[in-house]
Amino acid sequence: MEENVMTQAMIVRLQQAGYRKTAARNAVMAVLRQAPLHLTHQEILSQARALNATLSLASVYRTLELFTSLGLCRPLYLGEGGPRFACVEDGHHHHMVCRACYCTYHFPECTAGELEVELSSRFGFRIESHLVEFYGLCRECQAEGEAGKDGLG
Amino acid sequence: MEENVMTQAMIVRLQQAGYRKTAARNAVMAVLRQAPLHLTHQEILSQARALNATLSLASVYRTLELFTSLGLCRPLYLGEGGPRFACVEDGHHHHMVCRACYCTYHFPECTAGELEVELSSRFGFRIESHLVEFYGLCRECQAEGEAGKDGLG
DNA sequence: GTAGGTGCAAATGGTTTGCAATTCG
DNA sequence: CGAATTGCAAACCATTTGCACCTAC
Repeated sequence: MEENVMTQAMIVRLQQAGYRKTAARNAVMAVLRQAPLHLTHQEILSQARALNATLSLASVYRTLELFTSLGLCRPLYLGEGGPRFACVEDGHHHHMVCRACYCTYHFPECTAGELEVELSSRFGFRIESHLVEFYGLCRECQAEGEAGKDGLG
Repeated sequence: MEENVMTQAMIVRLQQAGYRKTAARNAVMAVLRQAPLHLTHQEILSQARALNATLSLASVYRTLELFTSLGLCRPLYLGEGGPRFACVEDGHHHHMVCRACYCTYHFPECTAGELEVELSSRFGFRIESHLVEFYGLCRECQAEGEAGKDGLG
């Protein structure tokens, strides 16, 4: 636990829920927070071992489940290979996923803010984060489709 | 294949991609289209057997993978028990998921339309559907948190 | 008629779990 | 010190796959 990778808010959320701040959780959070893309359990393990050489895959599973239940991250399907995890501490994620090659583009625009307020009050839901995902075909896969291969275009 | 559960657009998409219209695919699509909630593989199998008594779980897996690759449905994490599938032929899905009890609320509002047009032209992406997901605590779980149990409130 | 699709059951491997040792508070 | 957490390895079970039979086209 050499570095201060968890924000104060994260530590408070962990500890108020009765959980401890450990080296394993620190390493997983460090990886999630710096990852430019969403990662699988195995990818998180590989990267986190740079910070915690004895980290086990079982702990990665346990930690990601805990973080998800606390609202610190979110599992998503973005193609093949099972769930991938995104850190949602900053509150929102927006991306486009190609259904053919699974490439993913991120964009900063967000139109969900006003809706969030409206829904919060209507349903009494305390909204902590959101995800906006567009789904379709990227430029390259459209071109391949038009070339005749699978006729999807 | 007694009923006409696939839209003409779905049949065209299947066949232009070189796939056949079969009883198994028909049954799975029928279940997806009429389901008020998102279902797991096993739930889809159970319901689809009413339409196709000999349907196998393996075919459900194969069919859902195919439909996903064609953009006819979408896997999501909405709590425990692995992926759940939503039919996205109608183009969009909006819901709120509670991170504690996993209850799910749907709502009709959509603010993604204008953004869709903008992103399409900027990235050359052909957007076919989208998902807007809010994530947080439902009214009941907020109350439980405030009652002191896990201090999340 | 034939390539594509299905059901079955076995194989696979991702995920979970029991437990002794370790660590946080 | 006591309870929570971890790593390991075995257990579990969801998912995939091989194959012979069937069916859409």
